[in-house]
Amino acid sequence: MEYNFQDIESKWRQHWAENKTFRAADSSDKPKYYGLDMFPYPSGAGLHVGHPLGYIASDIYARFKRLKGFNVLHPMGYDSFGLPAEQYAIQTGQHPAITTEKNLARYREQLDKIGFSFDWDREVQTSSPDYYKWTQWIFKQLYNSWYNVDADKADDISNLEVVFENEGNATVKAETSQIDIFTAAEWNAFDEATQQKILMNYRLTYLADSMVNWCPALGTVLANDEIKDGVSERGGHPVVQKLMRQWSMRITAYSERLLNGLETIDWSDSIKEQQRNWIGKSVGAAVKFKVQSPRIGTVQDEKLVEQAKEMRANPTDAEAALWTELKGKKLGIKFRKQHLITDFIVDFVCLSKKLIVEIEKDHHGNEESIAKEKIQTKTLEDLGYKIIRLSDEEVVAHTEQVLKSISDALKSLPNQEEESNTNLEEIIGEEQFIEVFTTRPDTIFGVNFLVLAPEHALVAEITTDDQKEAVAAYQKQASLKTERDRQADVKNITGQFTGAYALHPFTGEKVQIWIGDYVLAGYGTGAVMAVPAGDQRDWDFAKHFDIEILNIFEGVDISEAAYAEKEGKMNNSGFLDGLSVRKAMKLAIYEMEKKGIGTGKTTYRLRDAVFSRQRYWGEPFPVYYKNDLPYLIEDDQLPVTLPEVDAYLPTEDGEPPLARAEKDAWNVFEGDRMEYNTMPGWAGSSWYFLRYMDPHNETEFVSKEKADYWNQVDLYIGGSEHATGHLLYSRFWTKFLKDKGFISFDEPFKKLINQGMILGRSSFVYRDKDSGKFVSFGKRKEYKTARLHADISLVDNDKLDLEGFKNWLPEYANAEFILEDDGTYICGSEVEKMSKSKYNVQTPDELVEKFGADTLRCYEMFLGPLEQAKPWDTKGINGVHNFLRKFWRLFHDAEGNFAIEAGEADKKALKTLHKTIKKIEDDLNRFSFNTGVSNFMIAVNELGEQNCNNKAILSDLVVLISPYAPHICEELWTKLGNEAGTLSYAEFPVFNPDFLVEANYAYPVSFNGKMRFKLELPTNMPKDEVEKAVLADEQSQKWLEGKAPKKMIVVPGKIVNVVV
RNA sequence: GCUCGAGUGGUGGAAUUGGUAGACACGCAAGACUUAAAAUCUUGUGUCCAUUAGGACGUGCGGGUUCAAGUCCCGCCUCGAGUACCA
Repeated sequence: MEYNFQDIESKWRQHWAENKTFRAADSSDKPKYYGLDMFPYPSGAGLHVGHPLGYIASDIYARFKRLKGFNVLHPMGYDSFGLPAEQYAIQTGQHPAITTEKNLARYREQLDKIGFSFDWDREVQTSSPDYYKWTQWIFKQLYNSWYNVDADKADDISNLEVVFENEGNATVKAETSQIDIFTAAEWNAFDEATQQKILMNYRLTYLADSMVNWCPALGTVLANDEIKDGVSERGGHPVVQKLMRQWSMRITAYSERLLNGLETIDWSDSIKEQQRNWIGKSVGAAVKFKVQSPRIGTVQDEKLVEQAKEMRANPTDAEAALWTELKGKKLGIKFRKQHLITDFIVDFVCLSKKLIVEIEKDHHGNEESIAKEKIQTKTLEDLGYKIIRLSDEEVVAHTEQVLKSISDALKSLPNQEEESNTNLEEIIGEEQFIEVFTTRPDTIFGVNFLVLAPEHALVAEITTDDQKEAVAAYQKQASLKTERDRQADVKNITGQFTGAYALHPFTGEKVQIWIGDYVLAGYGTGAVMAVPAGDQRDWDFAKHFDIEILNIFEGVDISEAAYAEKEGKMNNSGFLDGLSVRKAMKLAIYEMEKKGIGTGKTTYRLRDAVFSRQRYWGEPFPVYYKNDLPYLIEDDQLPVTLPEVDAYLPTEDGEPPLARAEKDAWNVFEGDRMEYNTMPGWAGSSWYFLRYMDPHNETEFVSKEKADYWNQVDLYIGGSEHATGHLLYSRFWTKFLKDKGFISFDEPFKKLINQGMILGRSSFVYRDKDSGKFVSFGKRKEYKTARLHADISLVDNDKLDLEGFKNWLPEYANAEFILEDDGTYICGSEVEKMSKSKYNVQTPDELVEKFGADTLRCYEMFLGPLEQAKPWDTKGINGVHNFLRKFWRLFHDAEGNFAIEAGEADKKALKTLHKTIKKIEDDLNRFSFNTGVSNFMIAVNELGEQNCNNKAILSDLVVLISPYAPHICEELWTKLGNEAGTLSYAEFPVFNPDFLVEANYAYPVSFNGKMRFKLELPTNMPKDEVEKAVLADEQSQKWLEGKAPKKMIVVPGKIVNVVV
C-alpha cells in the first residue's frame, strides 16, 4: 500500500474530533503545561502559510509535552473585534458581525486541516457578549481602583474615599494626576461633581484629554499608520493634532513593576530590551525655570521687579497668613501682593480703594530704613493712598482683628480708578515657570536656551507681540506633522524663537525660549533645557540658529560637535567646577532642592494608554453619562451589548458611530446617554489567556481555583510585532488582577518565543514598453521593460505557465511572449511581504491538498529557525514529502505490504535510534524545530540503508516523529498493533547513552589552526599519548617541515592543534 | 532619528560551550531504467588553480583578541521589525 496521505489524514482528524482526544482536564496528577499561541485576528484574506508557523511549533511542543507525561492545555480562539471588519462594513454596509463570522468559519476550516491538537471546547471570541461581558467587568474593576504607592499595589477607590473624608489628600501617596491639596473639611464640602472629578485623577482608568490625529474630512481619529505625508492614507485629507476627551489606562502606575518583572520571565533579550526602552526609566532632575516676561523692559528698574518677585516667592509667615485671607476677593474686593507703586514695593494693595497694607519689618533701629520708610509713606500718601501698618505678631496672633480693621478701612474709602501704568501685576504677570526634566542635571550651567513643544500651554502667554505671527505659523506647520515624523526628521532643524526669556535658576542669566517640533507635548513636561555643549541635537539647533554655546567641560573641544560622554570634569559651572559628572549630578540636585528650584526625579517614557476608540466594532463601555459625569452600569446588567446603528460612520458633528444608536437599540440605557466610544483591540486580548482556563464560567471571569491550577502560560508563541503593545498591556492587567486578589501570579507568560515573519516570493514578468510583448527574464535587458507581478500559482520553478497567464487577467488574454532560447518563459523574483496585491500569497490549503498536512507541518519547520524571518518557497517541499514517503517505506516491503520484524534490534539501528532520540529531545528543549526535521531525515536515511524493519526501533521512531507528523504516525501506530488514539499519550522514548559509545575517534589534526588530516585513535587515549601518536604519524612530517612543534593543544574527543 | 534583530554555497539553512565551515534539503550536472518523457535510483556539486595528486581562498566590509573566530571585542555597510488608534 502506498502512502495515501489524504485518506490517512482525514481519518485521523475525524478520530481526534470525535473522541475529543486533546481535551484538557482541569485537574490531574500529572504536572500541568500551558502552551498558547498569540490570539489570531481572523482577517478576510484567511490564513496564509505564515500564520500556522507558530501554531505548528507550539503544537509540536504541546504534543511533545503530552508524550512526556504532562497535562496539557493547548487552546485556540479569536481576537475578533477590529478595524478591518469595520472598514469592510463601511465599504459594503454589511454588519461586521456577519463578515467576522464568515472569516472565523474560514479560519477554522483552514486550521482544522493542519492537524492541531487544540482543545476546541475552550474556544473564545472577544466579540462574543459572553466574553466581553468580562472585559467590561475588568474595566469596572480598574475604574474602581487607585494605585496606592505605600502598599505598591492597586487598591479599592472606596478606601481612598474614606481617607479623603477623614484626612483629605495631603497624606495619600498615590499614582495620580491630582495636584491640588485639600483637607477633609474641604472634601466633605465639595459637591458630587467636584468629588468625582478629583477621584478621576486617581482611578486606574480615567477620562482625560489626549492628543490625537484628527481628520476632519473623515470625522475620525487616525493611527500614525494611516497617515502618509501629513494626509490621511484613505482619501488624502488633511490631518491635525487635536485634544480629545477619552478613557485612558493608568499603566504608568505600574512602570517600575513592569520593568522589574522582566527579570523574572524567560523572554528573548531583544523583546525585554524593547520593553525596557519603551518603559524608558530615566533618573535625573526636574528643574523649574522662571519665565521673564517680555514686558519687563518697560519698567525702569529691573532690580525692583526682581526684588518684588523674590519677596513674593519667599513670604514671611505673617505675609503668608495675611495673603491667605486677602487673596481671591475674600473681603469682597481684590487685593494684590508685592506690588510696585512708583519706585516702591508694597506688601498688599487694593487698587480700587487705594488702600495699602504694609507689614512692618524689624528695623533694629536702622536709621536708613526708618528714613526710607518715611519717604515711602509721604510719596504714597501724596498719590492718594491710605496706608495701614501692621506688625508680624499682630497679624499672626490676632488675624481676625486685623482683618476687621482692614475691612473697616475699605468701607470708609471711596472707589477709585485703577492706574494701569503702575500695575506690577500686569507687568510681571502670574509667576510663570517652565518645568523641564533632565537626565543631566550636572550640565545645568550649560543651559543656553529652552525649547518648548509648539503645543505647550505657555507658548501663547509668553510670546512677544513681534514674534506672534512667526510662532503661530510654526505651530500650524507643526500640527500637520505626526509624532513619528517629528521625531524621525533630524536633518531639517526647525524652530522658532518666542521672544521670551527664562532666568537661569543659578546664574540668573537670561535664557532664550524657543519652540521646536522635536519636543513633543506628550513626553515628560513638553519642554527641554538645551545644553548645546553636551547634547548633539541641542548643539545642531544652536549652530543652526546661531545661539551661543557655553562650554562646560574642562579641556574638551566642542567646536565641531557636542560632547555627550559622561566622563571628564565640569567647567564654567559655578559650584560644580572641577567635579566629575557623577559628583556634579549629585551636588546639582542637592543645590536645586536646597534652593527649591528642582528635585531629583525618576521619570518613565511610558505614557498612560489611551483606551477609547471612535469606532463601532469593539467592546462597548459599561458606562453612561448623567450631567456629563460618567457612571458605571451595575454588574447584574452586564454585558452592555453593541447596539445596531444605521451606518458604521461618525455622525455629522464628528461623534463616534455609537452616537447613531437609538435609545431602544441599547440593551442597557441609563442616564442622559451611553458612552459612545468603544474599547481598543488590546482590551480583549489583555486577559484572554485566563478565560481559556475556565471558558464557560458564568459567574466569574475565571475561577480562582482554575487560575491557580493552570497558572502562567508556560510557552507563548507569536510575532515580535506585539513586543510593546499586547505583551505590555497583558502584563499590566495581570499585575492589576493579582493586586485585587483574583489570580495568584503577576506575570502572564513565563516563556515567550517570537516567530519570524514568513515572507513571500513574488514572481515578475517584464513587459516591453514599445511592443507590449512580455520578455523573458534572461532577455529583459535587451528591451525597455516594466516589471509586473505575476500570480505565483502560474509559476513553477520560475517557469511561467503561458496559457494560464493569458487566462488569468482579461488584459493579458492576447499576451505575446519573447521566450528564452529553450522556448520557456522565465520569471524574475524577489522576496517581499506576503500580500494579496503582490499576488504572492500562498495559502496552506492547496499545499495540504497536494502534499498533506504532515508534509506541510514538517516543511514549515524545516524552512529555518522559528525566530528568524524567512522567505517562503515551495521548492523544498518535495524533499520533505519524500522523507515521509521513505519513512512509510521502512514499514513496507517492495510490494507495499506492511512488513516488520519483531526480535532483537541490531547495534547500528540502536545507535541511529538513540542518537536521534537525544538530538530530537535536545532540539525540542531549545525550540530548534528545523534541525529536528533534518535529524529525522538522517535517521530515516540511515535506517533505510540498514534495511531496518525492526518493530522496537520503528515503534520508538513513530513516537519520536509523531509531534511533527501526527497523522502518518497514528496510522503506523495502529498498524504496529496499538490501540487507535493512544499515540498522543504514549511514552516518549528514553535515551540510553550506552548505544553511542565508540572505541575510536577520528581526530581532526590541525597545524596552526588549519585542519590537515584525520587520525583515528582510541577514544580513551590519554592526552600525552595522543600527542605522541600525532607526531609519530607520517602525515605530520610534511607539515612540520623538519621543525619541532612549538606547542600542542589536545582537546580529548575533539581536536588536535599543532603550533609550528 | 530612536530601539531591536539578521547578513554563511546557485537557494532554504546546519555548526548547541571559541575546536573538522557548508549537516539536511532544494536546485543543477552526469549516469541507470525507458522508443521518449515523467517518476525512481546512483554519483558529483563552495570558489579559484591543477590532468591527477594536491594546493590557495572562503561565513557582509575593515581592524583586533586567541594555539584556534561564522561564534568574542572595536568600527562600518546593507536589509528587516517596532515606534504608542493595524492586530
